[in-house]
Amino acid sequence: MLSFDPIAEAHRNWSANGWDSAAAGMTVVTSIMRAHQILLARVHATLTPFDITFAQYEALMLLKFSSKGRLPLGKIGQRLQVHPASVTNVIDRLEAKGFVARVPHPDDQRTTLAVISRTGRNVATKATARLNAEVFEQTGIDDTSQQALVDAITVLRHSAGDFDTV
Amino acid sequence: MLSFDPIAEAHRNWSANGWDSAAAGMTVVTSIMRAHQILLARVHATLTPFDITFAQYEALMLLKFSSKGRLPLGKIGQRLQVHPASVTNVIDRLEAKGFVARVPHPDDQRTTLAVISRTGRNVATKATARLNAEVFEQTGIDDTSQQALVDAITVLRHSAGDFDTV
DNA sequence: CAACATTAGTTTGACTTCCAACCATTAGAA
DNA sequence: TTCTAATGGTTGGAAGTCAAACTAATGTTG
Repeated sequence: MLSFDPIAEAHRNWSANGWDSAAAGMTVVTSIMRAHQILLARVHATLTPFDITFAQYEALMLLKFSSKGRLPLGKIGQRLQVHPASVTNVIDRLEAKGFVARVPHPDDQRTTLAVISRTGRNVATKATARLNAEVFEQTGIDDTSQQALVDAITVLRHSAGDFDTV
Repeated sequence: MLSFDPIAEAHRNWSANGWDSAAAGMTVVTSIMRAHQILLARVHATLTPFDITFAQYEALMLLKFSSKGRLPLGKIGQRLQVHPASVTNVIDRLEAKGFVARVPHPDDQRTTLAVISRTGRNVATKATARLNAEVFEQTGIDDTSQQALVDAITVLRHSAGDFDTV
């Protein structure tokens, strides 16, 4: 454990070099990187017993919440905002575990559908209960700050062209 | 581009399932994941001409800001909060490019020091100028929200035991 | 002093992400 | 209608992360 805040020190270094106009942004970026690492570690620790990663969990939940329990791989990539190659990878692993199956699209021979299986739904449900209890309900951030954080990131995501609406 | 906010929809799904107490936390985690992805992509786009990644840039800057321009690999891992194996990996690549050299510790034969080279310092300086101008000064988030975001994450990092001080 | 424990770094392996190249299929245009 | 462009997925390669196992060196203790 460090006896000082490394990000605060980086901020001081930036100021000391006259990069004041960039110091705040640097701190934002560094903070996000570290927050990502911390939260991903917590999520993965919780998901370990279910033998899935967060990427796999997200794909599973997306399918579970879809009306038919099936989606084209491309659509999954759009929704999860990841590269097509990543989708291939994730679905490969879910398929190997029997949580998902690949099915050809009836109309378009180019398209492959991922279908969630019964065991897949089961795992998703159980994993969600655990994640809710062990991670999502205990972020260690108070409600007001959580809302502020989400709002700030929504602006960022919008500026990155993630979605269209206001 | 999606015509709706996928994270807002996930929040609605959580509420619709009666997971209201976890909905906010789920949104926080998902937002951080996506923000990480967006910012990392911007940073990497800016660093591409310098032939370094963000992980390599961070190690380089840590060495540059150190008093002697040299640090034990273990210390680098502590400061950057990454696994020892990751440090080995990053230093390997920086060494291959001539930006860093491995030097044995004079007193402790177990310890290896990473020393930043002249070209390493040069790249770090130039890359910082670009990052400041192209990423850090243009996060797309207003100053107040940036501060709120950093504050919220500081609480998270503190709760994760990142550092000791208040 | 010898035996055990701890520390530092590396190696291997699993997993994620992305990019670039490639194949198949569908859609559009000359 | 045939030729070309766009779309959907997969593959291979580079890079990052972590965990676990391993070697080497240092510290501690009986």
